[in-house]
Amino acid sequence: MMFGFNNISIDKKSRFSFPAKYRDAFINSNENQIVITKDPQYPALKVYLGTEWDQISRKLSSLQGLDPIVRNLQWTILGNASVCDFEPNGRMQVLISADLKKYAQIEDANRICLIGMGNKFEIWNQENWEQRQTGGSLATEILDIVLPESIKDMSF
Amino acid sequence: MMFGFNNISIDKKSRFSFPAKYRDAFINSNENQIVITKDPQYPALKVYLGTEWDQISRKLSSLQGLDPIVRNLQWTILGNASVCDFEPNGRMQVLISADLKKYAQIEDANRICLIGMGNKFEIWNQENWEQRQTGGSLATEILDIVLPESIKDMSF
DNA sequence: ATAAAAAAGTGTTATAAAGTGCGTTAAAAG
DNA sequence: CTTTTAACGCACTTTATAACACTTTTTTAT
Repeated sequence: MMFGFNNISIDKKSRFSFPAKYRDAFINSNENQIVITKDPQYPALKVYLGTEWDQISRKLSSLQGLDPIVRNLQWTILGNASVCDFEPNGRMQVLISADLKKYAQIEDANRICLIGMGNKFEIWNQENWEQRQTGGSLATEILDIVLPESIKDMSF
Repeated sequence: MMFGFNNISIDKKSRFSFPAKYRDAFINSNENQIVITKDPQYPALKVYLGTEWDQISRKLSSLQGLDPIVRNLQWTILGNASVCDFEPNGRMQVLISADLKKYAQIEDANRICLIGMGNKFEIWNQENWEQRQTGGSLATEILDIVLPESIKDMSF
């Protein structure tokens, strides 16, 4: 399990590297891929370990896509996922695409917030994260969507 | 599995090529055909791998065609399918017919959005995709259709 | 019906941009 | 002070795309 807040640098080529304290966790669960995608509710990114992503993506892509809400979640989560090869023993570096940077409002940032949430991470623009912490709400927040039964038992 | 958003070019002769990051997936499942057809709900195209298409098309064509919704899906998906030869080791180039380009509103575009959705791709006109992503609705959207039992467990 | 012309489709190459790998320096931790 | 980690810079590799050339098919005119 990976927890905690990290303010880390992102280089000119849009790469960041995971803090060394998570290395053992990655090695122990034999990860060789990292998947970054959009958060469906906030201007932030979700970062999944490859093994976790396999489960989530398999389940989500099998759902009935003719339902508009399901389809939207599929677009957001699956359709924006960026899969990166990953070496837990190496530099643990990962590239963020221009598109995802834009979504998380970190286009011009040289620092980002990487937050360990147990089985996944989130990436936030520093100002947005601070605003969240102090209870402010963000402009792009999506509220009150009615979820179909099929996804009520899923956690993203 | 193939995921993620790609803004790619489409040349004067209506060809596009798949991003190199998907090459391994194509090689691993031994693909030598790609099938492009209409999306039944939105002005977009579905792109299936040959092996996937075999299953979907077989199942869909075997359904009871007297149900008007099933009949419509058969017309749209089967009746517009365009099969292309495909070499995973080569340039991975594919031609889009004038008819399909028109349907997806990419007649004059020199860029398209290719979205990896796991076991398939979608092709969108850039403006339509952005509108979708920001929650806007499109004129041709089909809402609230009541699905017959036979297709409730299918995902297109 | 045949030949010429146009259009459509296929393939190759060159170049710029994007992505990757690795060594060095700087900073932090023990 | 030594060791580990993080950040930066540079060089190399891969990829994407536009331009061009060639082949095949379709259309048009004689």
